[in-house]
Amino acid sequence: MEKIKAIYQTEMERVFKLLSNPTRLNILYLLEQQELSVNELVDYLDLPQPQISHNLAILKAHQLVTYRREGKKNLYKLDDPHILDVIDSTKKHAVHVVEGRAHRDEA
Amino acid sequence: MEKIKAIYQTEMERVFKLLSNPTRLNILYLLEQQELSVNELVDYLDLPQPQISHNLAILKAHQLVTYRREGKKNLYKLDDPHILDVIDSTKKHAVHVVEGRAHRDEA
DNA sequence: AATACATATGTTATTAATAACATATATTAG
DNA sequence: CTAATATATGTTATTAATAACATATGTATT
Repeated sequence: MEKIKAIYQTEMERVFKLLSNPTRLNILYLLEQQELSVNELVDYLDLPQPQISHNLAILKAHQLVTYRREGKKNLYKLDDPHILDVIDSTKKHAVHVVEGRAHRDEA
Repeated sequence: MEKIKAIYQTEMERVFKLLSNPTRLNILYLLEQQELSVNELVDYLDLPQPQISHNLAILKAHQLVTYRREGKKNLYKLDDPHILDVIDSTKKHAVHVVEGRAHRDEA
């Protein structure tokens, strides 16, 4: 019986912390579908631009997204393939729990 | 382009929040391997018993663990199969990032 | 029923995360 | 070189999470 190696655990915690924020989670979820500029994210998520930029900076600092400049725009995309799995597995779990709860809660 | 449905998003956030704590992450990681009593978790994780119990209560409240009583002991186990995937995918990501960084950081 | 063991709960101080806002920088177009 | 657009950074107030500790409950055994 072993607990998680400290070095991996720290990284896992970090990722989970990043994902436990609705703004960042939605950013990653949208970028999972396609590359987007800051303004496009602002439009889709209907949040103040500084909040989007701030969270993109956090995601970038932890190597979850990268960007390239195109004209005036910064186009962001995901930087790590594994994160897709994490988000998708969790979405499955969420669907499962929510559907299960819906049943349980009926009548 | 759609953001995550609010009902699922809330559940996802909740799970990520639960997992972003080292104590809870390690509890789940150990329970992934076998059913354990509170005291066994205390021994493995070398943390004060109330802290373990407190976090088990949080995990139980969110349907991530259940327990059965056996004699004097409460034996806890995982309550949700999807969580395994989430933890494992994230561990893979963590290994990837940590190994990658190790290379990058050399020389 | 009393004791001991196993676990749970409640309280508080400390620390960290968040959103909101103002402002700054950088690039492009005129 | 100036204005406009796109994005980034800094500051602060508010709120939430955490760990640490004391204490309570609950069951088993005698």
